[in-house]
Amino acid sequence: MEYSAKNIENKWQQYWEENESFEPSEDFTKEKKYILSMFPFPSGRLHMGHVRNYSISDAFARYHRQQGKNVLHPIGFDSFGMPAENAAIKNGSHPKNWTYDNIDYMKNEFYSLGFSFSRKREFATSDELYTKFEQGFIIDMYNKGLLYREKGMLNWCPHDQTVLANEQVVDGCCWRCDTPIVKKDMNQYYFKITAYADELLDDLKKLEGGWPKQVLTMQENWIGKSNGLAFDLYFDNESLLKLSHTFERFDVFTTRPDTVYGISYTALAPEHEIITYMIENKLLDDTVIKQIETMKNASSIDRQKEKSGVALGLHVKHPLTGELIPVWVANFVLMDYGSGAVMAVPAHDERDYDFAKKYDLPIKAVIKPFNAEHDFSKTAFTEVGELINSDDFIGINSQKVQKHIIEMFEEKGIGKKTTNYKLKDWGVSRQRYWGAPIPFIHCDTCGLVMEKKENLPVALPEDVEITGEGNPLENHPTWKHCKCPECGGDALRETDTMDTFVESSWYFLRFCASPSNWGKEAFSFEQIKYWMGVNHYIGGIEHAILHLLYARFFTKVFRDLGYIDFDEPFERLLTQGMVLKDGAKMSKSKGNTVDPDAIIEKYGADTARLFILFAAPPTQELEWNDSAVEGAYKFIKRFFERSANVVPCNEKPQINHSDLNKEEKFARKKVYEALKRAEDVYNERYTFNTMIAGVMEAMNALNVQKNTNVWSEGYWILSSIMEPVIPHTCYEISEKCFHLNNLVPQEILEEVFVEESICLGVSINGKKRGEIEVATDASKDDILSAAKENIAKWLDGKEIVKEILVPKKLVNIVVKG
RNA sequence: GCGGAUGUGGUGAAAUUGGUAUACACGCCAGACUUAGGAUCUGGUGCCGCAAGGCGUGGAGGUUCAAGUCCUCUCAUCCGCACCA
Repeated sequence: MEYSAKNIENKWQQYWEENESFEPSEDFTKEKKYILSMFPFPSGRLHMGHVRNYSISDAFARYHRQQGKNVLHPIGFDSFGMPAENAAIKNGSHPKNWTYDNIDYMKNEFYSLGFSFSRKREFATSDELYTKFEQGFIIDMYNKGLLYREKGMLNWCPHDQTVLANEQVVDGCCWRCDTPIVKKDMNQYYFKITAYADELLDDLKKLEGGWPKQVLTMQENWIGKSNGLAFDLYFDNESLLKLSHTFERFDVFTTRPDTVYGISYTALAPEHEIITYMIENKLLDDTVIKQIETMKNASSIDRQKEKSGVALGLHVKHPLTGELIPVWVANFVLMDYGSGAVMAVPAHDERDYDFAKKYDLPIKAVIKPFNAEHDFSKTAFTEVGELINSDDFIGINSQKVQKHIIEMFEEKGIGKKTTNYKLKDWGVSRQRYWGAPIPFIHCDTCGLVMEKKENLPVALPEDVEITGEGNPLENHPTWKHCKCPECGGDALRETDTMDTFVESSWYFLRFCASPSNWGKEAFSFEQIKYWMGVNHYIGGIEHAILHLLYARFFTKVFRDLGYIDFDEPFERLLTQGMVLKDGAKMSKSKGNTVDPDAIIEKYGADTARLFILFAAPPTQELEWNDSAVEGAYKFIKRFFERSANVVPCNEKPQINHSDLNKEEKFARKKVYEALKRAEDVYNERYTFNTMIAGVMEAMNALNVQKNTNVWSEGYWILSSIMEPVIPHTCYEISEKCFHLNNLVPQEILEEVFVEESICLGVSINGKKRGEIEVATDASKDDILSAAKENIAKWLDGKEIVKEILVPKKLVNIVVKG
């Protein structure tokens, strides 16, 4: 039997397609498994990261299908987004054509890898039907107050000519093109994700055990909840006069109420409204205004380089002591956290300390180390200590005093306990063509109105010019002109489109919908109830925050809108490691990519899949290795060719274990060990590499014996447990040898693990010195005396203190002298 | 700085509860078959040492009859967040 990957793979891919082998059943009484891998952006062709992603999910899907579960393993395309437009600018293709051509190509690649996706449920998020339902949800969210429009300072990417969400700004640069972002003041739509901040944080606990710790921590940090005290600082009379009483106070937030007695200056963000007022009313010198403008215009990277600031000539009164405190503007104060103003306690905060040193501001110590002194002329003291210079609180532990100080502020009515979050509302509008239009209309008479649901989708016009300049929808001659749904007068459509993360926030729900109903509804409550949550979600760690947080948010929103009845979408999350070559992530720019098509062409899909699952556990980085790929190929070839030793049969052969010789017994044991390991791997551990190693061991053991029944039984089992990994080869073997009857749950026969004798290690003081073979039922005394005899020369002249027998493992003799 | 991980042969990696460290594979070495081998098969392969033996899971301690595994400290690498008040 000669192994020909190409023939075998073509044959079975055709068979699966003709038989619709991977369509889930609509019988909702069956036990289900929803196996999902993160859907791809149709960039052109698959890369090895995709192959790894889908090889993992496919292994799960195929395993559970063998186990008789009703398996949903869908695939789609996250097909809106900038690259389609960039390609249009570069080579004049229409974004739609570019996208759908790529989808067609990539679909073929998927099926040439033998992935068992449900073909009937494929969709692309740029399909008008998908847009239609999404726009419906957007309207629902607006009506619920979860979407709003507001002017604000936004992250603007000058290269991509669009707004970015905070989450899409990486190191002050655009996450896609690395261009430094600038701030721009404009109208934008926001999802009120902050309304769910606490729930998004608290529910992370429900995911413990199912999600990687790292991802949970990243989300926790991103939400960034911190508790503290907020209070107002009031200007003194002189300052009030200067400001013409337009402002009489501003508020600040601190997580260190224990340090309030140490305030020696306060600082406002350059964007703070008081500053804006002062600039507009020429209350500052030109040189100062210039300095503030420089701070505001600096990129966020430059702004982090060095602290700078300038005094405003204003003073506030300390809330407790009434002391006058100077007000500064400082570049390190961020407008979008807290209230854009801070109380500065240089003695106990490094940042405040640096600033105070630079501008020679007073440093007032209010905490000292327990039983020690601290030199405040050199550094800040930021640890826990005892209070000094703090009225009634002197001598108290600085950590324990915090709640008392908060209580005091509340009793006096001058401040209150407050919680702050780093999480910001999610800005979703984009000034781009290739996205889902926001279904709103601007009417001079009625204001911002929703499109009527029966008019959805608001579809994109096809006749656009994509030049890279401005917003193509805005520039389109007719598209934006429409009638107001309320008053019927002339109105303008919103020309912003939605962030593509909106589509990926609910696609996993759409997959639950029966294709026969696709046109009527996004999904039904019953379908969702049956299929959700996702049992295994597999994808890259790069989505740890963005996509996974947004999808959790949408789930909670949909729950509150009554569409679904659960809190969390993904029960188990498996974040696969990156695929590396020569120690670096595969990337076009580094020129170290390996093309999946080339590997399929040379060795076949099964080889690619086997290598990828064998070379490392799924969560670890995977180093590409050409000769190991070759090794995977050789294993498959041997596995296939040695199936010639099997006598074809319709059921697993019955074997009388006691009739077998030593090699035959050993081979059976190895086969069943591999089976045991496979069950564990598919259900608990997901370390496919160890399962495959077990199968290889079993193969090696089978190969040193000649019993055809043992061969047949071995192949019956091994080709079943390997089918999720190398499906084509295993289907071929299964058909030739077992008429496709063996791809079913396998029973573990405990009899093969029963042995007459076992090997025990013998050690002295924990150091291995020998090995004995004893009867399984040997008495403790027999074993100990055999052990002592075995290592007699080591015991010579020593006194035995203790003898330890660990059943089925080892004997340890403890000696003295 | 804060948070999360990882560290085992020449390489990718095993070791499920503390119980014979290095399974499986790649590579390398030797042999067989061969006109040939980058094919196939067989055997060997942690390090030092002729050997006896010694050493060995980043390093240093500790707990234990017994530690890759548990505890303390430490070093290195990777990832995420970061002037968050």
